Amino acid sequence: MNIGSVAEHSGVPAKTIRYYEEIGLIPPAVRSDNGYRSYRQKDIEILRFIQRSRKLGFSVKDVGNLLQLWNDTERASADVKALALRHIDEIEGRIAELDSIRKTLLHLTECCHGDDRPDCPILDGLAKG
Amino acid sequence: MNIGSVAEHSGVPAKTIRYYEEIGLIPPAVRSDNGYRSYRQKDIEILRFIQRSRKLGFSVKDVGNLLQLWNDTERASADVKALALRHIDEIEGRIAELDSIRKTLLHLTECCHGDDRPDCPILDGLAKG
DNA sequence: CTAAACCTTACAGTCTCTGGAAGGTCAAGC
DNA sequence: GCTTGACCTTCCAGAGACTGTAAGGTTTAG
Repeated sequence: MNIGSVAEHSGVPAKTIRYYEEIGLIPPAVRSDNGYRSYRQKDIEILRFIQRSRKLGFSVKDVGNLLQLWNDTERASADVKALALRHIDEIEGRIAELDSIRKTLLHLTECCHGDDRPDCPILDGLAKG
Repeated sequence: MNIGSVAEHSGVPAKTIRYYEEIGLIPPAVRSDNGYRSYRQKDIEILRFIQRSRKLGFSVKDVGNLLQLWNDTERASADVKALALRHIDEIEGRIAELDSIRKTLLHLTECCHGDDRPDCPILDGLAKG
C-alpha cells in the first residue's frame, strides 16, 4: 500500500506521515523498487492510534510513550493511567485559564456600550489593567 | 530609559520587545548615541497594554488591531466590542473542545483499573476509537 | 503519447517567542 | 588605568507540529 491510501484510511495526511517518520515517531517505512514507501494494514492501525491520541490533545512525545506502552504487552495499566491522569490535569488547567480569560472579557464587553461613540471600557481595561 | 528598565516596568522581556519591534507591532525605538534603544514612559504603557492583551489570549495580530483602535480617538467602541466578542467566541470554542476531550479521557481512565495487570481500556480506546 | 495523479526530497513558512554566540559600552571599585 | 560585571547590540537556531511549495521521478488511464 502506498502512502496515499494509508493517509486516506488512517486520516493522517501523507505529509504528516512522512513527518512522523522523520522525527522517529514511527519506524522508517519499507520501500518498494520504485522508492515509494510501502505499508501494511498494521501501519494504518498505528496511525489511527496516533491520530486519536493527538485528537485527545496528547503531545507527540506523549504519543510516543503511549505507542511504547501499547506495544509492550507486559506493561502495567497503572502506567498508562498515570499518563492519562497527568494529561487530564493539564487539560483542566488550560480550561480554568481560558475560563478566567473568558470571564474577564465578558465583564469588559458588558461594560462597553458598543455604539459609535469613541469611549470604550474594553480598551481602558487593557490600558489600565 | 534603556530596554532593561522598560522590560522590568512593563513585564515584557527585553528579548520580546526587540521581537515586537522587528515584526512591526511597535515602531522602531529611537537610538541613543551609543546605539542603545531609548524609551519614554509612554512606551511602557504601550507594552503593558500589549502584555495584558496577550494575557487575555489575543493573537499578536489582534493586538496590532487593538493598538490601532487604542490610538484612534475617533474609533467607534462598537469596533472594539466586535473584536472582543469574536475573541470570546473563539475561547468558548476552545473550552468546549477541551471539555469534550476531558470527558472522553475521564471516561477512559474510569474504566481502567490502573494496577499492575497489562489489560488497559485506555489503550484499547485509543486503538479502536 | 500525453496528461493526470501519484510519489520523492529538500527547504521555507507558520506562530510567538526563547536561547545562545560573539562582541560593543558603561559604571564601580581598586 | 584596569578589570569586572552588568548592560546593550546583532544574528542565527530551535521549539512544536505541522503545512506549503518547488522541482523532479513514476505510474496509469485514455
